[in-house]
Amino acid sequence: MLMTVHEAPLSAPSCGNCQIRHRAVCARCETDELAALDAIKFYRSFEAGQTLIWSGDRMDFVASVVTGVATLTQVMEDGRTQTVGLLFPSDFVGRPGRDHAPYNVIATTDLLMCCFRKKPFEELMGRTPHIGQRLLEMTLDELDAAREWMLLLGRKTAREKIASLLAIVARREASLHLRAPQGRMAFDLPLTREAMADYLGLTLETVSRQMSALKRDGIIVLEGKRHVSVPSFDRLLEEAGDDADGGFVG
Amino acid sequence: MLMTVHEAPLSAPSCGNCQIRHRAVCARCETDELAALDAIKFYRSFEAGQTLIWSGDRMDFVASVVTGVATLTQVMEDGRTQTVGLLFPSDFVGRPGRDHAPYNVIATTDLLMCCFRKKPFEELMGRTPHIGQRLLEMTLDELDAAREWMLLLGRKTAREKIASLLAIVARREASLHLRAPQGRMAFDLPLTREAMADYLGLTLETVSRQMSALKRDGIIVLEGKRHVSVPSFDRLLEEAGDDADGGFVG
DNA sequence: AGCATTCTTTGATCTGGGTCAAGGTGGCAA
DNA sequence: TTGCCACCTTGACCCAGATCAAAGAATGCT
Repeated sequence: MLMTVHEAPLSAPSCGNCQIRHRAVCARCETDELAALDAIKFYRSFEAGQTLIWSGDRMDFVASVVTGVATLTQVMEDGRTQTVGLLFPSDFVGRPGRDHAPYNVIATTDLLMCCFRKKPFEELMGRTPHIGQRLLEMTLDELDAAREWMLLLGRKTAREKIASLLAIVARREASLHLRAPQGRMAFDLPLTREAMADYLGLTLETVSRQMSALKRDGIIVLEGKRHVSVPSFDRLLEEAGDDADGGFVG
Repeated sequence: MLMTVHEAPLSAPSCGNCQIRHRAVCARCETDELAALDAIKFYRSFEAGQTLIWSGDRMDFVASVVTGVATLTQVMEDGRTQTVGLLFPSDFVGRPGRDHAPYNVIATTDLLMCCFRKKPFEELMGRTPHIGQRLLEMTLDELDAAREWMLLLGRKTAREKIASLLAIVARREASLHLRAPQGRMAFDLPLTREAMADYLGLTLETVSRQMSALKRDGIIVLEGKRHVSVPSFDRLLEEAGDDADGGFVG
C-alpha cells in the first residue's frame, strides 16, 4: 500500500517516517524510529517560484517533499541552466555528510517540505541502519533516474524529450493517486515552459513548438497552458522512444 | 553472457577491502570485514572491447574495478547509444537488491574486476552497517557525477564536452598515481573516439574534429591517437566551461 | 612484404533546434 | 474595464553539429 495524502503542517502526516521510506509500506515502521524522526522534524512551506536553497548555501537539514514539486538545477557562470532533478512528493533532498548544497532547489509549485535537522538525522542514521538502507535504495533509484535522463539529454530528439517528460509527470501524478499509468489520463503540468526547457536541455521556444506539434498530432490535448490530457498513454510512450515500459521509477 | 574468464591473478591487491572502500585508506579496515569480504571475492579479467554484462542479464555478483576502464551504456531500439557511466579502478558496479543488469558493461581497456557473489555480499552488508554506509557514500558521489554529466549533455558545446572529458580522465589518471591534477600532465585515453562520442552525446566525427581543434589551439598535444598531454590543466578547465574546480569527484 | 581490418581524420553538405523578433492570452490589481 | 505583467506561441532566419563520403594511419595475419 502506498502512502496516502499528507495533510498540512498543523496536522502532520500520520506516519512521518513515510517521508524517509519513500512510498514504501508503513507496516514495517518501528515505533522508536518513528518517534525519533518525529522529534527532529519540522515543516516548511514555500510558494511557487521561490528558491528554497541556493547552490553553495550551508544546508543544515535534509528534507522530503510532502506536497508540490521542486527542481534541482545547476547554473553555469554565463547563465546556462540545467535542471538535474525533479522532486515529487516523497522524494528526498540533501545528503548526510555534506553541508553545502550543490544545486539550487526551486519550488515550481507551492510546496510543503518535511525537514529533519541534519545532525540528529545523521545520529539517528548511525543508530538505525534501517534508515541508511532505505536511503541507499532511494539513492540508487535516483541514480537510475539520472542515467535514464542522460540518455534523453544525449540522444533523444526534441519531440521524444517532451513526450518522455510528459510520460514521467503522468506516471508520478498517477502514483500520487495510487493508480497505474495507462489508457486515458489527465494532469496539470507542474512546470513552466522554461522549466521544462531547462530539464530537457532545450529552449523554451522549442518546448512550445513541440507541445503544439504533439497537440496537432493528437498525442495530447491541451486545455489552457498547463492542463494536459493524454488519450493514449501507450501512444505517448511510443513518441518518447522508450523501449518497453521505458523508464522512470524515480 | 559472453565472457572469457581467466583465473584469479596470483598477486591480488594487498587489501581487497579497498575496492569497497573506494580509494579510502586501509588503516580503518576492520579485520573481520576484510576476512569476510575475502571469503566471497574472486577475480575476473576481460579484454578491451569485451562486453562483460548485457543489459537485462541476470547478475549474481557485484564488483569493483581493480585495473582498467569500463563503461555503462544504454542502447535504444534503433541503436542510438548513450554511455551513462565511466568506471575507473575502485569504482563499483552492481546493486544489492536487484538481479538484472540495467546497462551494458563494456571493457574499454583490458580490465580486471574484483567480484563478490551477491547473496553473501548482501548478507555481509546486513551484518556490517559500515559497508552499507560506504556504499551509500559511493552512490551519492556517483549521483553527483551523473548530475554533473547532465549539465554537460544538456548545455555544453562540443568543444566544452571534449575538454570536460579530458579533464575527468586526467583527474582520474592522476588520482591513480596519488597526485593532484595540476600543471602539465599526460595520460592515455582509455576510450576510442566512438566511445567518447557515446559518452558525450556527439558523433565520432565531431569528437575527432574537436580533438583536432584543441590540438591546433595548443590546449592539448597528441602523440598518436590515444596519448594526450596537457600543457596547462587550468587552461583545459577553462575550455571545459566549469566554474571553479568544476566537477567530478566520481 | 602484402593485404585486411579497425580506428581516425578531414571535407562537403544538410538540418534540427537555437536565436531573434513580434504578437497572443489570461489573471489580477486599481 | 483597463492595463500590466508574466507566460506562452509563432514566424523567419541561422548555425553547430549531424550525416554522407572518402581517404589516411596503425596493427596484425598469412
